[in-house]
Amino acid sequence: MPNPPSTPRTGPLSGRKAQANRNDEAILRAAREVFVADPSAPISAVAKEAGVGISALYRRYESKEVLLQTLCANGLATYIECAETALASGAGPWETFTGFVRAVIDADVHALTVNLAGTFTPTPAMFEQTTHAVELARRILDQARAAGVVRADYAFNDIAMLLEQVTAVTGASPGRTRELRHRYLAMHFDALRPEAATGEMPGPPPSDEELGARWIPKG
Amino acid sequence: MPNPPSTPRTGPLSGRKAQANRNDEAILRAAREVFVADPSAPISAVAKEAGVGISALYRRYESKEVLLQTLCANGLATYIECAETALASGAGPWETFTGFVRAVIDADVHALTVNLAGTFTPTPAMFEQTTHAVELARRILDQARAAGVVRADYAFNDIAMLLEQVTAVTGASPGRTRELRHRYLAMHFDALRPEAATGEMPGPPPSDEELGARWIPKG
DNA sequence: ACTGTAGCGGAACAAAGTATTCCGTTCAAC
DNA sequence: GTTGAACGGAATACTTTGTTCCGCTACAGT
Repeated sequence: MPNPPSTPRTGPLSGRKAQANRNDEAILRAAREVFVADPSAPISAVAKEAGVGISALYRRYESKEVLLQTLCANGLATYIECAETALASGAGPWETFTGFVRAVIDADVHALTVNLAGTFTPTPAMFEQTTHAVELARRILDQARAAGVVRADYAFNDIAMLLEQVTAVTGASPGRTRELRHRYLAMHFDALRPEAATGEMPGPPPSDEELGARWIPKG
Repeated sequence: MPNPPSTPRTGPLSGRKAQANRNDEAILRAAREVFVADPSAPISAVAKEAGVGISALYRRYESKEVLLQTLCANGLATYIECAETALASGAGPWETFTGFVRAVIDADVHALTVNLAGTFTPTPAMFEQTTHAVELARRILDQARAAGVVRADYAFNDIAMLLEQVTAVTGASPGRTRELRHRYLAMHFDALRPEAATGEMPGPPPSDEELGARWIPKG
């Protein structure tokens, strides 16, 4: 039976278990950072970035693939969170839409999901998550389009390509990357307004199949 | 001395030398295609795509690095060609600018230069090429801005990021990729017009140093 | 017809990178 | 003092890949 008086300083900083908890977070944070920068990075890079040994990683994740799946699932959850937050914000259709997209970009969710997909086999749970995420995002765009604040020829699947394009922008530091992305996000938003259209957008938008192909390994 | 009558069918299809010439082109074409799709692709992939053996590659290029340098130099030359063609077209400032950018995108020049840079050590000749290319492109943008057809807060270095963004768009086939890129190029162009601006673009544009950093190996 | 040889295909080789396992060590808890 | 969870990092086994090498083919020149 544990002796409470004997562990008074067992606060947030003491004990092996505390370090383990800290490592839990450090590893996930490091993995996110490393794999966002390079989806095919070696697992040793994650360990170095986290400041731990390799065995600390393997104690928590059975294999590299499981770690990637976890990261991807977290990314999808973040995406859904961004959408729900935006929908619940009570802002107008335009602000809801732009707020959602901005949040997704800031969270680097695209690199965490689509870019990581193809490096591991997706789980059924992730399929459901994706379905839910798509549903929410579609609602956000539909409501903006219904309000007439987004040009009519902008398709839902164009959003994925917008995210892909802005995610391709990177700076020397995470902070600079964020700043640059906001700069170009502003331009994309300008182009999205109905008044900005100088004509119909050429060519058909990406189909569901085209976007889904990214989830197939080795693609 | 060669006997002309004895080689009447030595047209485009006969002889070992003809095949060698065909291979010259096939290898360059294959290398372009393969490395544009994956800048870190193995050299054997190029051989397979070209339908030749590996030794056919090494007969022409001392090493992988030399091949990449050649490809990159070709890309820069194409870029310059696009700029000169646009400037000489006699079209208005807006059409000159959009025509230039569209040509650069269609030629996949960005993937051929910036994305390949960092995988080999640049040559001095490439530095001069870059200087010239920058000069031409700057003239094209300046003349559009002077004519008031491009928003004033759009910086020259923003062009590099526009190319980077649009190049990030890919489809299942080269043709589809091109089609999709034209779709999003149209949006970027819409956002570039002065009337599209809803406010000043946030954050500073990329500096020369930020863009130059891409040419440093291992970056 | 004969032969030297440029050009070639692809196996062989060596070097590098990397996921995973293993072993000895540390340290808080009892 | 003993124990065992947690750990660091070397060792292992394997894959990938740039480059070389060897034998073969087919044309050029005689």
